Amino acid sequence: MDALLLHEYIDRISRLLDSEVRLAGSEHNLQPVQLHALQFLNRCNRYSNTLQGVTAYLGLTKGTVSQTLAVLEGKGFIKKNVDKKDGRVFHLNVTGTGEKLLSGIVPSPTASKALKEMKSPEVRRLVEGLKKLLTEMQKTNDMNSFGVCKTCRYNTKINDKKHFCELTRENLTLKDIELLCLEHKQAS
Amino acid sequence: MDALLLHEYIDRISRLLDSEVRLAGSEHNLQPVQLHALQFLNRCNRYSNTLQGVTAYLGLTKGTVSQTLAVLEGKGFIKKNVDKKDGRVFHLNVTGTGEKLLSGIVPSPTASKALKEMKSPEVRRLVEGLKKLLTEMQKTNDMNSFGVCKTCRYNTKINDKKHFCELTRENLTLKDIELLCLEHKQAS
DNA sequence: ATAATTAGTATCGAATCGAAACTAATTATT
DNA sequence: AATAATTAGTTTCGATTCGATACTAATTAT
Repeated sequence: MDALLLHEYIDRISRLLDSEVRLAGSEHNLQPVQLHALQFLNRCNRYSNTLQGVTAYLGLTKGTVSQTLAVLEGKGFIKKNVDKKDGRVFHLNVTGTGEKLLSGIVPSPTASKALKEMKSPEVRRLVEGLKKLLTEMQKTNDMNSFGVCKTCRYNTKINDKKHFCELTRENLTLKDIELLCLEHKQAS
Repeated sequence: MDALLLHEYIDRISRLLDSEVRLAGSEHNLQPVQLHALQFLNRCNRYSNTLQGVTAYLGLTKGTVSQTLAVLEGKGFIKKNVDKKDGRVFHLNVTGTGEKLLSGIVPSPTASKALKEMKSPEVRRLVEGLKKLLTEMQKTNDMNSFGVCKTCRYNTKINDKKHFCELTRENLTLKDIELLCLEHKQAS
């Protein structure tokens, strides 16, 4: 019973969010899926801002995503930069224009306004609940969790300002550990 | 900041739900949109189970929805019944086959399983929080709220078993007031 | 040196979607 | 009662997404 209601509410809310995205995108002739890709690229780290990363995040095929990204590049919202070590991979960086576009879309103005009408402990519990739900759902669904490095088992703290990723063997800044990662594995 | 996280979590969760729907639908060659329409038709009342109702719910154009419904009808998941009073309107009723299909999809098995891992007051607060958020979002967005009659300002209680809709001037049963309605206006 | 992988692109066909024109039933106006 | 205006829903068309498959090119394994 709770599950049914929950499912219904999530569906309805995401439909509202989507209609907002659809509206915002229509000004630039952008489809919702293209904006979702852009949104992800603006939130992910340097190990994940590639075609493969977007593909895993959106759950589409790479051929499809390749076209999506071509549109975003053609309109100047992202820029492709070839990887220095591996000539096959391109890093997709959001341009200034892209960031500007996103700033009006995410977080959703409608949702932000709605949250202001709610009490702050209520909001905090809601966000915590959603986080827990997402984490649990990902466990069963064996999909990439795309969490932030901060909560990843590969991440070790060196000191207050410096972290280290055991997987990539690279140092991470305080900014880095707030970004979404394709390789994220929840610390247990 | 809270709004950003919230937006991100909702997006991720609904993407997971969607991938589940996509998988379940692929067995019957059904697209996610078609399943969402079916899902709505199984939850809405007799004033809302029409093309217009589905159109408002999904936020698409009526031409598009007409095609969507044609597919569902062609596969035997819904049945069209002409309205007794108005020869232009068709009521769309979910068939037994349709209900059977839905039972495996909604509520989402993944979400249900995840909820079982959470404490029950935590779940209750999450559902309450989502409900509040949805209600608040609908206020600003002047879209149809599609709530259940139980919470509608047009609904008046006659006795423990009988309610009455001031808009349609018809009696409502206890079952009726749990269904989604196109005309729903939140009681203040 | 060759084979196997891997990142990403190109092409094609199926399907969604929106726009606009359309049919038919109902309601409003004269 | 006749006509006009609305309204519910369908049809058709073109643009676009998406998945499948085959492909190129760079990297890694044998």
